[in-house]
Amino acid sequence: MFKLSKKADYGLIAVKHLAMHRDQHACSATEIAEEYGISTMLMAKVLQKLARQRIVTAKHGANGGYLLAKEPSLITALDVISAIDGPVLITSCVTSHGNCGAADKCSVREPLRRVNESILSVLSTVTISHMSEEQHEPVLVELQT
Amino acid sequence: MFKLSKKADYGLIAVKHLAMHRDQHACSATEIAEEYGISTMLMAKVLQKLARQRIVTAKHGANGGYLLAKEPSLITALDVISAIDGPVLITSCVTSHGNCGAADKCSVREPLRRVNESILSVLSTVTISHMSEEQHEPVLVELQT
DNA sequence: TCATTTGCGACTGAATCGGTCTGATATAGG
DNA sequence: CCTATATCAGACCGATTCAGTCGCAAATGA
Repeated sequence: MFKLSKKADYGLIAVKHLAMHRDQHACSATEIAEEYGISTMLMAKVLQKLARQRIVTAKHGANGGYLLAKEPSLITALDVISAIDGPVLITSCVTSHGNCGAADKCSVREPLRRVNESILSVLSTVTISHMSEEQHEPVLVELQT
Repeated sequence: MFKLSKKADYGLIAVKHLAMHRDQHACSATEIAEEYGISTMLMAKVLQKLARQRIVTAKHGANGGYLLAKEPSLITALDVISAIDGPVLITSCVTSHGNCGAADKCSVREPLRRVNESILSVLSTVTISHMSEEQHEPVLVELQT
C-alpha cells in the first residue's frame, strides 16, 4: 500500500548507526546487524546497496566495514530510501516510460504527480543529522495543491 | 516500496469522476469503469469499499449507482486511500500493536513517525476539489524534523 | 598464507496484489 | 408480479513482489 520496505528501514537504521559512530572505527555489517537484532546477511545486502550509491564507503578485509561517505547533514532520508528501493513514485503512471492502462484518460495523474513531489520534498528535507538530533524544529514544506 | 495500490488509484479516479458529475444522475460502476478502460468487476469492488466508509452512497437497483456522500472539498486524498488500503503507515513499527523485531532498539522509529505524520498531513491537505480545479495555489505543510 | 570482510548474483518460501467469479439482495419499471 | 439492472460480500487464483538465505569471488590486514 504505502509502506517503505524493511530493507529501506534497515538502511536508515544502519546509516544512523554509522552517523553516531562517526570518526571511530569502521562498522562491519555483522556488528550493526547484531546490535539491532537483524539478520547479518540481510544487513550486508542493504549496506552493499548503500555503498553502490556512494552513501557509505566500504573497507574490505580484516577489521574492515563501512563508513559514511558524506556528512550526516548531507544525507537525506530520500537518498537512503531510493538507494535501496529505487526511485520513489507513488503511482506507476508517474514514471517516464509509464505504461498505465488508463493512459491519457487518467484524470488523477497530474494531481498525483504534485502530491508525489510534495512527498519527495518531505523526504529530502529530513536528513540523517535531523534523525540523530533531539531538538525538532518545524520546517515548512511547500505543497502544490 | 512506496507506491499506492492500483485500487487506491482507481478509487481516486472514481471519486473525482463522481465529483465532476455531481447533481446529475448516479453513476454505476460499469459506467465509470468503461469510461477509463478499467475492469468493471474491479471498479465495483473499489466502489464498494468507498461505500462502506461512507465516502460515497450507493443506490441499489435499476438506474442505480453511486453518488458522493459529502462535498468534494470535504473529501481528502487520505480519506480515499485509507478507505481502500487501510491506514497509511510508512513502517510496520509505527502501528500501535507493532510487532517490529528490532522493537525498542530501533533508533529510527520516532523520526519516521514524524515523517509519517507529515505525509498524512500532505495527503489530507489535498481534497477532491483540489484535484478537480485548474488553479494550484501552494499550501505550506509543517514538518517536524 | 590465512582469517576476515565486502561484492554480487541466484535462489526460495511467504505474503501481497490485481483481478475474477459466484451468489445474494435491493429496486425501478412494465 | 416479474424481470432487468445494480449493489454487496466473500471466496478464489495466478502473478508479482519481498524478506531472507546461500555460495563463491575478490580485497585486505596481520
